Amino acid sequence: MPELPEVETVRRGLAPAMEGRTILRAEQRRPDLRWPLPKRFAERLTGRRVLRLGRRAKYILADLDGGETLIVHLGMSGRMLVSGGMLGEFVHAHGGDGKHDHVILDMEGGARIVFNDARRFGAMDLWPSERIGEHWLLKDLGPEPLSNGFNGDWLAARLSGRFTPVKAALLDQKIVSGLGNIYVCEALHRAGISPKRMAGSISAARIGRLAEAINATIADALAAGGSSLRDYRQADGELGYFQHSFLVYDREGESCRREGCGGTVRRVAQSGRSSFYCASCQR
DNA sequence: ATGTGTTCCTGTCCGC
DNA sequence: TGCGGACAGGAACACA
Repeated sequence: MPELPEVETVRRGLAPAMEGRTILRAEQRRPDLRWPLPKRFAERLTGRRVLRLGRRAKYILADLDGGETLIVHLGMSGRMLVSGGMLGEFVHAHGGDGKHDHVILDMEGGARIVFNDARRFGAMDLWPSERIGEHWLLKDLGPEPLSNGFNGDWLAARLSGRFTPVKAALLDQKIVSGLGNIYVCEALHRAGISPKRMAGSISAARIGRLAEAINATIADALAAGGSSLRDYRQADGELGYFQHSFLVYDREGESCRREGCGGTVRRVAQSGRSSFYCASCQR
């Protein structure tokens, strides 16, 4: 489900219920998500205070006292739902189905956090905070959009010599992290670059514009609280609204939204995933 | 090393 | 309504 803007929106929704609060009770309702959960998972969470809730790419990172960090990845269908809390401080937005509620955290202050994930492509792990960058899921991640390490020069260096469609390259989390199918499609349209163009064949100037388009797309999506497809909701039950701003994603057959273009949005399959683009203004 | 296809899992939607 | 197939916001993995 979630790409960087959605994960960051979830993080912001969870922060008031989790930061500075102790996990009073943790419940693990199945042994595994995508991978087995760590040994004694619930015991290691119980009684720990959340010092800080952070994010790296599509991972939520909860630094706990005692020196461990809880790593959470939402996969395609994962959600972190908040309910309860005193004095209406937190919205009652559970919306979970019980059946796919895999991990439950009862927080000091009365909030309940439910990790719900029907498809179970999500993951959780515990890892020493001091060496968080060495975790196997995090160690090879490239810079994120809007960070100092991400710019046209970096992107040009990483795309150089690549004989793969630029669409596939931008989905590669080692090149730039946090993007997924939606925002790659959106950024490529914004930059006027076809998803089918070979990564290594794009001029440095156009790659510079692509890096700017990626940053602008992510910044706009963050400001809108991410995108709500189907019934996806933020942690507090609110809907993001960036989906109303989609230029191409999920708009097959509709007209291109670029000023004066007049083209029609097409959908093509690339490495098993849908790419949406306008053949008139994306080259 | 790099590129591509498969796989994990469940739910929903669309056409017959 | 039921049924089959396509498809879904991810990404590790096996293999060429």
